[in-house]
Amino acid sequence: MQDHLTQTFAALADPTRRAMLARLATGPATVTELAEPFALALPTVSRHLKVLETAGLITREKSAQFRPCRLNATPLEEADTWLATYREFFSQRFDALDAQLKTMMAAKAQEEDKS
Amino acid sequence: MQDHLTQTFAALADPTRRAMLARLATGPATVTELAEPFALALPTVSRHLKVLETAGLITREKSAQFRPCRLNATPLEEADTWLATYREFFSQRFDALDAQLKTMMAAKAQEEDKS
DNA sequence: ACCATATTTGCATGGTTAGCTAAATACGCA
DNA sequence: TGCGTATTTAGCTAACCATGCAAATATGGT
Repeated sequence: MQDHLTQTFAALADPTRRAMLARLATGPATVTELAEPFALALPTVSRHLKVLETAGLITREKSAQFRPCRLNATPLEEADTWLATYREFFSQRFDALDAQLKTMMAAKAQEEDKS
Repeated sequence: MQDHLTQTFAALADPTRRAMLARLATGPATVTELAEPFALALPTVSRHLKVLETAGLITREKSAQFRPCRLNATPLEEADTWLATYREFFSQRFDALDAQLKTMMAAKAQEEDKS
């Protein structure tokens, strides 16, 4: 798994990890703090965090025996950039296009009725 | 895997599938057409497409023995909505916030010098 | 009905991942 | 130095996923 984007999306493809990011959006937290809302063993949490760290979605410090995590949204920005390419396909504009197409077709049909 | 978002992100966490979406952004295509740029066996391609279809990222028709695929960006819009929560953390704005914070702290320090 | 083309399904295999428990490591404090 | 807390590593299992090959299915044309 080389690709940055691939790693990011893979990291995001897990509700637990997304929840951790949501928690970190409110500020830094230790591993134990992050584990608390979940019914997960600490090693499991630790591994989730490693996935997030490898994807660059969090950074970690060494503060005594704590290893506080902090959100790093840079990869999210990359994901956002990737998504941007597809914005033109999001339903509303697509529907608008569709509506416009129908209007055009109706107009054309009228033209043909005349001839 | 129940979660919509989870499915979407999992589907996107593969370069082949992202490339297929990119291709479909230029218009509908058959399975064989989609397979062509890749050194993959057709069954493999077919399964990638099934992942995309299950995630709702593509829709398919039955046109003779062809099963043309079409991009459906709705799940991408959902992903975009999810990402939007984190836009405020994208580096530039974060840096700005950081700078503002420092200004405020400096101001407060001056206040305290007075007293 | 038969053949060619397009696509999917079944099966076997190898790799990946989430989760657990138990043990190891790292650090602060007494 | 020894104890307690925080966190990671090791080792395991079960579930899942990707992929290849071969066979099955679907459909159009002859």
